[in-house]
Amino acid sequence: MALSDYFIRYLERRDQLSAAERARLKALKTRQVRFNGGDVIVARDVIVDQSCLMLQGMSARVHFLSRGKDRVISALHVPGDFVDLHGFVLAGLEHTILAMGPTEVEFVSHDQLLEITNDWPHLTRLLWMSTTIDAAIHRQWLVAAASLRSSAHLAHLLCELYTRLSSVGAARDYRFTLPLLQRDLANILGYSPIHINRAVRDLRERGLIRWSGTEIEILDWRGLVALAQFKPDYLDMEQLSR
Amino acid sequence: MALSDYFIRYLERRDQLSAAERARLKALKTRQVRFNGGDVIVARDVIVDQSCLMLQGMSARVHFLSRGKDRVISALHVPGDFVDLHGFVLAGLEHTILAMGPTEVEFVSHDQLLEITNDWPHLTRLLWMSTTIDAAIHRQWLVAAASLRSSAHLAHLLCELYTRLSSVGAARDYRFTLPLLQRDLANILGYSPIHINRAVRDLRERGLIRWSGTEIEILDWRGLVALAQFKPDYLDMEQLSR
DNA sequence: CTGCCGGATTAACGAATGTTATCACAGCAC
DNA sequence: GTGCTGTGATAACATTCGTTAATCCGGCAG
Repeated sequence: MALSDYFIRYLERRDQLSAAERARLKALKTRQVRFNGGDVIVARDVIVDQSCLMLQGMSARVHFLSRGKDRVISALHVPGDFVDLHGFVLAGLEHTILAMGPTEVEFVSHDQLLEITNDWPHLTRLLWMSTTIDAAIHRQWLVAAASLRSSAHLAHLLCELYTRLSSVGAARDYRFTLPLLQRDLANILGYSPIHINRAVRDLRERGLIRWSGTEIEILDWRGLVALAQFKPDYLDMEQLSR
Repeated sequence: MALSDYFIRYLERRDQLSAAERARLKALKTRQVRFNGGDVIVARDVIVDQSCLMLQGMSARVHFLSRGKDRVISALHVPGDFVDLHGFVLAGLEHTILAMGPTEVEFVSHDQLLEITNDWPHLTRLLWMSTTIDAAIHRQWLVAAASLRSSAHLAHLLCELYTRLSSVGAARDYRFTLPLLQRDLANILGYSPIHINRAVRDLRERGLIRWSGTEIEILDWRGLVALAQFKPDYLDMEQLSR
């Protein structure tokens, strides 16, 4: 898979691209970089001059808290996501982007994004759209956090991740790799690691999942969806013109 | 205060506008509408052809849950906010927008936004930026939900709202109007209404706030900020060129 | 004025979650 | 192999939060 093909597919699932637009995206000059788990992909509070697209693996937006070594993860990114595109219009990030497990990303300079936003209004609206889908995911996480108990909350995250991963071909047959520790899940869902362990056990005992190490198999998709009250419409997979 | 002046000020706090850009924004044809508390300003799942700017009052993004009358609020909006601008690029909303108390908004047609995005790239980036600030607020709510206990969590919301309200001149002297019931706060923070009441009592007993009806006075701003670990940088008030 | 209604407040109790501690187990350095 | 380290699993107990119920108060219809 070369260049930003993943991202082009991401856009084409949601709107039509003209041949010229597709060619313009493919003409982007990018710099591909590999990272290991725990590496900083983009540091916070630095004025950035590039944004990164996920090619392989998983990354997270991490907020470090003042005291102690506590941290909170506000977003996870999978292949095809334009992880810090919002840094282009905000001119900086208020969080750090960390590699979760081995990852590959490609960086696009803001100079080139500036050109696209100057000359390609429809493409610009699609780039903009991709950041608003991220925001819709943030909102759904807020809804899940406010309305679900631990097991259901964890189930919701698994449903979302499987949906996102399988839509880019990074998962199938209800199996996927989740390169996260239970401590990371605690930082995402806002529970203690011990309580995450209880939630995992609960999902296992309900016969909904099999989970060993970083490999997860969903044994009962409908049951998991029902428990999580998962409705994937917020991921906005519809084809619409914008 | 006429038209989108609030929003122009919102943008000008973050970047410079040319005279032509300012004129273009002022030339927008809008439709001003008043709502009463509880009114639906924008319904979910409808293909919308306009977006709304807050002029007065407060509105909320509300997610209705399937069973029961439960609902979750994922965002609050104050004067100057372009509440559902993301509906322009998403071609629809996955939530409802409700008036919290008496409000006044003005609607801008998507036709006009389409013209701006076709002809005014810098303005387009600023409109885009305003939606990414909303997303940054979502993230901060996620961080607060994951890391703060009830009183501190409520304190964080109060700090954010006072900061946002005072920055548009809708609050001063550490006093502001919060047109929300304790039940609404429960829907925002993800607690039961009774527990919200406990949190309010706790903040009162600590001498941090005075709160009667919809009127709030912050007695100890620094104490409230410390309890909430509030750092307003995510509201992105810096002047930068984009 | 009287009565009704919804929201705020409080108490008592139960459920969910955090904390501390311990153990098992796998990976890895030596 | 041996020991060290980090993660997962589990238990016991403490704290936070939800639920139910009761009371108080203000607004408002009559």
